[in-house]
Amino acid sequence: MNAPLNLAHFKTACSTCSLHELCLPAGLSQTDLESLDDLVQTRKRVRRGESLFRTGDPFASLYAIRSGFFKSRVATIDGRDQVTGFQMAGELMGFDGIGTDAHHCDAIALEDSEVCVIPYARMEELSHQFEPLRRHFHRVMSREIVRDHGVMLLLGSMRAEERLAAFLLNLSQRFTARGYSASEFVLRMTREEIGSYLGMKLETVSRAFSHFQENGLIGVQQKHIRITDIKGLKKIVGQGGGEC
Amino acid sequence: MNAPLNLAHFKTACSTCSLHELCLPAGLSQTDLESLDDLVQTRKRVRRGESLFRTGDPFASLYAIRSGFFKSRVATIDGRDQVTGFQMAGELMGFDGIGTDAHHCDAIALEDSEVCVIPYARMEELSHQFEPLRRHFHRVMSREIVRDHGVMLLLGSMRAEERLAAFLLNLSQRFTARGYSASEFVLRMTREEIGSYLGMKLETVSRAFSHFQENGLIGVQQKHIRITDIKGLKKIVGQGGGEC
DNA sequence: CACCGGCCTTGATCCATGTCAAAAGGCGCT
DNA sequence: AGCGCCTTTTGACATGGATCAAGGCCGGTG
Repeated sequence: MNAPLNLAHFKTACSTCSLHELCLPAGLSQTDLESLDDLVQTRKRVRRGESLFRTGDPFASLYAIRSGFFKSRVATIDGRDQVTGFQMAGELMGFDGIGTDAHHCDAIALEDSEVCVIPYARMEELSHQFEPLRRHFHRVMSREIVRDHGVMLLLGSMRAEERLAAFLLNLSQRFTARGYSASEFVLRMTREEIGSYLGMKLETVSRAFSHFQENGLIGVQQKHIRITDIKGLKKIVGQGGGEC
Repeated sequence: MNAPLNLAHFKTACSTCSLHELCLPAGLSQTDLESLDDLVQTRKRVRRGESLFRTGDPFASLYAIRSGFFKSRVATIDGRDQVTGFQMAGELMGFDGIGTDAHHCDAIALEDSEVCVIPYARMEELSHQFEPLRRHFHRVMSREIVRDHGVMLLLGSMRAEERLAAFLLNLSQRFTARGYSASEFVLRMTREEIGSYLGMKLETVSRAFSHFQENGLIGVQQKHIRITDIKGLKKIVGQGGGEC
């Protein structure tokens, strides 16, 4: 499974990267930005289906997605697994490794991808000198915790169609933040992966998609999704607790 | 709901606190330890049922539990809520606030409790100077992320009795780490709160307890729990994925 | 000491989602 | 272009857990 990964040593420079607003603190001067240029010295290509890291791998770096799409998942010895998130360009991965110096999940590319390797030691060093980077780093970790709590809410207290609606709205919003269409996109993951993330079976995912389509909320054609009624989707997410 | 909280200004000193091994980096010299004494300047009492902080409160401090027991929960506008964790002595709370300078969950005392207030600005300052504290801080946040992934696994892929068994084993282990009995303890939370945390209804929690008791795994009497067959509980947690 | 309200248990029934099965669609590979 | 595999859809049926309901226990309070 651990096929050789293509290591590529590019000249990298965060200061000229169009994604730096997603990975790095906002509102930096050009000078400040340049001081962060040696945060990333290498990039790494990960082909579809390959893993960037796996449970148990020693932790050495964080990763910023430069292009592509990942899933992260945790697994148990008895073969059960759970997708814990989907990551897209500009997002950071690998925080799970800091606690014990080893990774606690697998990060797997859902399409051919490229990541910026951020050696953790260098991150520590630079963030020691440069306060905005330190703050940013803490904020990103904190937001990951908040995000996970949101998923717990979803898994613990929503029904299947609410979860899927929430998921679509979340994707839509993240695509928007990256300058893509809010209403039309291509899913990079299978029904089974969506189901794992949302705590339901792939058949239930498929049925919920069909049901949304019947109700004119979305158009689905395999992995291609078009949201035709954002408000309707939001109403589905919001209506669950009203009955109490 | 925000009843006046008792603020108490004690002479506090982490170096003499018996819990410092849980809150602070392990293996510090006495000198190092004393350099952290002004991390905590105030303690705060929170009575049973009161909140330490609530969603939307401005973020200013982290909190270390000195005594007592808390739950944290997230809520939606439509009245739904989800318990995201139970915290006991020596554990840290409040990381959810760093990301946006406002808290994203409620922290509510399940019994009369006392917390050490760790002003975030001071934490930043001290951790800037003192490398082991910085590392520790990052590790604790990372572990929180890993813990949350574990809960997602539990919510997304286990059945009711597996979840409850996992929950009991987790409590048992945390009590053990604090020098209490691994096999006999008193639950501080209601069936409903357990249910919320585990994504099931209080009746299901109750039935699962009764079922475990019938099978000789535990003794239950209201909130008093005695584990009589740890191995049996572990087997229940582990058996779910075997069928694939 | 007795009452009251909150918490817990247990039973009966219902329903959302899981499970099993079959067929069709789409994509990569030869 | 054609083949085969993987993914998706859809249907029929099974079931775990939710819901509804009733009663018991316990601790706090007057």
